[in-house]
Order: sequence, then C-alpha cells, then structure tokens
Amino acid sequence: MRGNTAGKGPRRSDASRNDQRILAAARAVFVEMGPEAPVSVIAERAGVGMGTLYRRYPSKEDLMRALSLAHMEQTWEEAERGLAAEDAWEGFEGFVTACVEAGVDGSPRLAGTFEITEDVLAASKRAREAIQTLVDRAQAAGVLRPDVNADDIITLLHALRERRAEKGETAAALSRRFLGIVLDGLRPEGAHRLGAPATDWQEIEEAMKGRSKESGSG
Amino acid sequence: MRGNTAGKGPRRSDASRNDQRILAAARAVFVEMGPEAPVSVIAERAGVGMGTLYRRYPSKEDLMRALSLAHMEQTWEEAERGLAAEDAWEGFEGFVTACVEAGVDGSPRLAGTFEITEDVLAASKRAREAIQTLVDRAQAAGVLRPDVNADDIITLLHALRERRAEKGETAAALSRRFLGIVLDGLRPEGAHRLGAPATDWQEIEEAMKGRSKESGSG
DNA sequence: ACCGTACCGGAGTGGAGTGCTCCGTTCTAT
DNA sequence: ATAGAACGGAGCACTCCACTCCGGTACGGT
Repeated sequence: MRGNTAGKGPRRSDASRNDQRILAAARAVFVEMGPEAPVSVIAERAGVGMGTLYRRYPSKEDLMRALSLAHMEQTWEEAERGLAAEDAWEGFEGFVTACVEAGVDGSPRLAGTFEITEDVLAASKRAREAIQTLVDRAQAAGVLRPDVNADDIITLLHALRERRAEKGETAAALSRRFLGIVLDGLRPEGAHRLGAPATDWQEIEEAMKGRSKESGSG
Repeated sequence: MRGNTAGKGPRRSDASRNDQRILAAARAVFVEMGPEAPVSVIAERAGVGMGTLYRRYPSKEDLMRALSLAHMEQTWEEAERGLAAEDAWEGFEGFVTACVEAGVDGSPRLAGTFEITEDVLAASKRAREAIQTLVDRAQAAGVLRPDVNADDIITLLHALRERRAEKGETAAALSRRFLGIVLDGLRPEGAHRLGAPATDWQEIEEAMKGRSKESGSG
C-alpha cells in the first residue's frame, strides 16, 4: 500500500521533484475527500513520508494555500489557452472542459480553511479577468449567451467540480452529461449534443448499497 | 429505569411538535454543514436539548435515515405537484425550482453515512419514477430536450443543492442564475431568461475574506 | 392548589481521529 | 569510509463529537 513504485533513484535530486508530487497528490486527495482529508493520506499518495511533506509545507494550511494558488494559476493558464484558440466557442468550451477534467476552478474552493493572502487573491482576480475576457470574446462572436459573466462561469465550474469529486464511474459519467447540458444552456440558441450516454439507474442503486456505512469491501 | 414504552396518551403537546422541529432543523443544518454536522447544532437549531433529540432518534444515523426518507418523499410530492400542473414545462420547471429551494433531491444525498434500508430505497425509486414521468410528459410535449432522463435531473438537483448549501447571499444569488442556465440548457431550443441579476465580484472577494479561518458568525 | 411524573435541557464522558514531531534509517557527496 | 542531510513512519497531544445522566419544569388529574 505504500507508494513504493520506482523507489530507487537519486535522493538529493528527487527533493525538488517531491515538491511537485506532493502538490499533485494533495490536489487529487482534496478533490476526492475535501478539505478534511488527513495529511497522512496525501503523504501516502505522494509516496513520501510525513516528515518530507512537512519539510516542504510547515503546516496543512500552507499546503492548502499553495494548492489553491496553483489551482488559480492553472485556471488562468487554461483561460489563456482558450483565448489562443481561433474559434471563440471552441476556446470557451475547451476552457470549461479542461477545468472540469483537471478539477480546478478560479473560485475559493478551499477558502475558509486557510488564511487568504494577497497573492492568492491576486491570482484569483487574474484568473477571473482572463475568464471574463474569454466570455467577452465569445459573446462578441455571438456564440455565448450575452447575459452571463465570469462569475457565472466560476460558479458552474465550482458546481461541476463538486460533482466530479464523487468517486465512482457513475457519478463521473453523469457529470459529463451535466456538463453538456450546462454548455447548451450557455449557448445563445442551444446546440444539443450530449456526448456521454445516459447511465442506468441500476448503477446508482448499486452505488447506494455499496456506499452504505463503510463495509470495507465495496 | 422507567419504562420508555410508548406512552398511552400524549402527555405533553410539545412532544409531537418537537418531533417536527427536530426534523426541520436537521434538514437545514445538514444542508448547510453536510453530514459531518454535530448533533448538538441540530438540537440547538431546533430549540431542544440533546436529551429530547435522542429520545426521538436513538442515534444520529436514525436521524439521517429519517431525514433522507423525508427528502425522498418530499421530492416525490413535488414531482406529483409538477404533474398536476397543466403546462408540461411549467410543471417541470416548478418541480426543479421547488426542489432546489427546499434543498431536497431524489438522490442518496446522505448515503454512505447510514445503513440504507428497504423503505429508503423504495422511496428513492418511487421519487425517481415520478420524476421520469414528469420528464416523459415534458418531452412528449416537446418542451424538454429529448436526450435527458430522470437520472440527469437528479444529478442536476444534487449539484444545484450543493451550490445552495453555501452560506451567504452571494452564493444563493449565483445559484439562482445557475439554475436558470441549466433550465435553459434543458429546453429544446433555449428560452433564455435569467431571473436574478449578476453579482458583483466585490461580494465574492468579501466572502473570501470573511470566510478565512473561522469567522464564527452564523 | 397540590403532587406525581413524564418530559425537557445541557454539562459531562469516553473515544476516535487529526495535525504535527521525533528519531532511527537510507542515501549522496567527498 | 565518513559525515551530513533528507527520508519515513510511529507516537504524542489535542480537538471534537456522539451519546448519557440527572436536576429542573410544567402538565394534568384530583
């Protein structure tokens, strides 16, 4: 169960790489378990010990802040990527989809769990402005309904991300359909094309039964 | 010690009233804080003591199960009410809106936190079938996109409910807009009309700052 | 009005879970 | 080989929560 994997490697040079692994693990774990996730789980997922993790981030709060910052910056990057696309709608849709898949949004996801610093706020604002630009361009091109703004997009990213946090394939599939519905709702005239197929109710029942209490074996 | 048998006659008129108050409080608190909410908070919100609460529900699990059951039944009722409406779309939209406002959905919201019993599963299934009927009728009338089913609706109810759980007026306002977007995405041709006005980013910033650490206002 | 009693309320208890630290072990560089 | 640093994870101290216990309160019959 320990993150042995390829444990043989240069120690010293891995130090900086561990930094990245920890952040990646923290992202995954926080998305799955929420802010209440134990630090030990993150360390295990990253394949490092507690000591190593706490060497990088003196407290859980620091870790969450760094992660949030990374989220905001990635959101900004995705928005920029969307702006780089030629087609306005393609860029916008690509941005939203990428954010949902990556599990990031420009909003204060972990807010309330750590002290907000200036840089986090600045990054958030920067991401939001990029999104607004993306929205403006799409609206100017007439491919996005004119009565929404960046805040709406952030909200829906947030909601879609929550959906994605649920474990299980059923939730993920439904989430994808949901994304399709929302995207259609964002179009000025609606061009309905849900990609993923409808999911069977049977699976939901199974999920309900399986998740009762913690029965260990799914 | 004293026989806690079912009382012969209702000695206190408060007794039956408290029962209802507890369930209502539990609903509100669980919506706001999630399944992790302390029982003490529910008792306080209901205006009763711990002893009183535990008299009705021998365990937190029992309380959650009862609440879930009530949720499912209310969802079913809302669906029936929607079916009673003459206009197919009005009925459908009214159902969704009512569920979001009431904070209920037909899905296993608290699943994973208590043992699922047959009656809960049955209630869930009944609610889902009513929703499916509502969906069928709307689709037959051509006012609802044909490529969605009850499961999609349940998913979106779930997502919209999560949004609503956030405290603060900002989140609620954005949630309402989001509901509008989703409803438009569900229409076959889109009839865009977001009710609530766009929210200022300023408010979000304030919310971020205010929610840093524990602000202790509630 | 009185009294018995069922009900109410909230402080207290025991335990589970978490963030964080400490120290023996492992690896790099010289 | 030696020294020093980083690694890993078991342990500690603390928080928080579900649940219990017992004195107070008000109902309702007499």
